[in-house]
Amino acid sequence: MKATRNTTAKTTILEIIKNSAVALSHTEIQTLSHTICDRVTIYRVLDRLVREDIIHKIVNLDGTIKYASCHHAHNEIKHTHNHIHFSCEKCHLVTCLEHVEPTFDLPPNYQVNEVNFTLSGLCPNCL
Amino acid sequence: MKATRNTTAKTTILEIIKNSAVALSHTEIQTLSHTICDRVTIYRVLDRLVREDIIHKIVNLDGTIKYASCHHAHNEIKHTHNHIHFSCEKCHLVTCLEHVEPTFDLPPNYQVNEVNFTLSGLCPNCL
DNA sequence: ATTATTAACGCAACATTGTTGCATTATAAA
DNA sequence: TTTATAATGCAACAATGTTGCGTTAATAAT
Ligand SMILES: [Mn+2]
Ligand SMILES: [Mn+2]
Ligand SMILES: [Zn+2]
Ligand SMILES: [Zn+2]
Repeated sequence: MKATRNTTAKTTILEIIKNSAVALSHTEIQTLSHTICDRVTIYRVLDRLVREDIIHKIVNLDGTIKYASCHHAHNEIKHTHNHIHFSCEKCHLVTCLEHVEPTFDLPPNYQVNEVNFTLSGLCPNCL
Repeated sequence: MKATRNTTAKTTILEIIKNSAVALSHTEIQTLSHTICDRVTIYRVLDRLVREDIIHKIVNLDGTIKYASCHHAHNEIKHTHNHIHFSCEKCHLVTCLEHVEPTFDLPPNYQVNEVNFTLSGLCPNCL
């Protein structure tokens, strides 16, 4: 069994992510947290939160990784993040489009465990 | 007007990418090229090839970036790479599924310039 | 074939991002 | 309160990507 602990680092970082309307990178979280803990701790807390399915990871088109909180029901057995993420080229904000779930026909004999859909362009605010 | 030159670095790197059945990272290309040129040159050649729409960039789920050649008609006006990429968790090969193009309904007022669809799991060889 | 232009390169130095080991701290259970 | 160990801080390291600048070489002009 797991025995994950509620530390101040974890709660503060989670609060920052939850209060943000957009997905945040490790560095952005570090800036927003005003050195509440070490840089390494942020990495480890983020890993933990992802493993616990409290937040999810988004890979941007430039390879940078962002984190956003999970806004869906947590009682689902199979918990997937198959929605689209939009990365604005002007304001650089990454947003979860949670209701946009793409459909596609995969060839046989592929087992999908994880997905990442990212679009980039101009968001409504910058268009 | 552009005046891009055909250097040995560019042709060798392009050959490596074209001869590969799977997408390759910068480091993989460096290894395969047997130090034909500097590490920095590979970065610059890859940028150039992407800008010229000869290869395309794939962002993997772990944030690593891979490159694959463009296998479609080059006379299209608007040249997009909206196919799915599959990243195998066991053999770590990244493959272009060029005929799998997802469909989705975006909310209004989004202008899409670039897309990246990546799945990870087990490929037919590893299943 | 020779010369001129400048894209492309090599090298060094640097920045950013993420990882690992280990001693110390603090959370939660006993 | 005591105890077990998850979590942290720190330092050191590795990987990846970027920038500046003097030099080289591809291409066009002569
Ligand atoms: Mn979720
Ligand atoms: Mn293409
Ligand atoms: Zn925007
Ligand atoms: Zn495989």
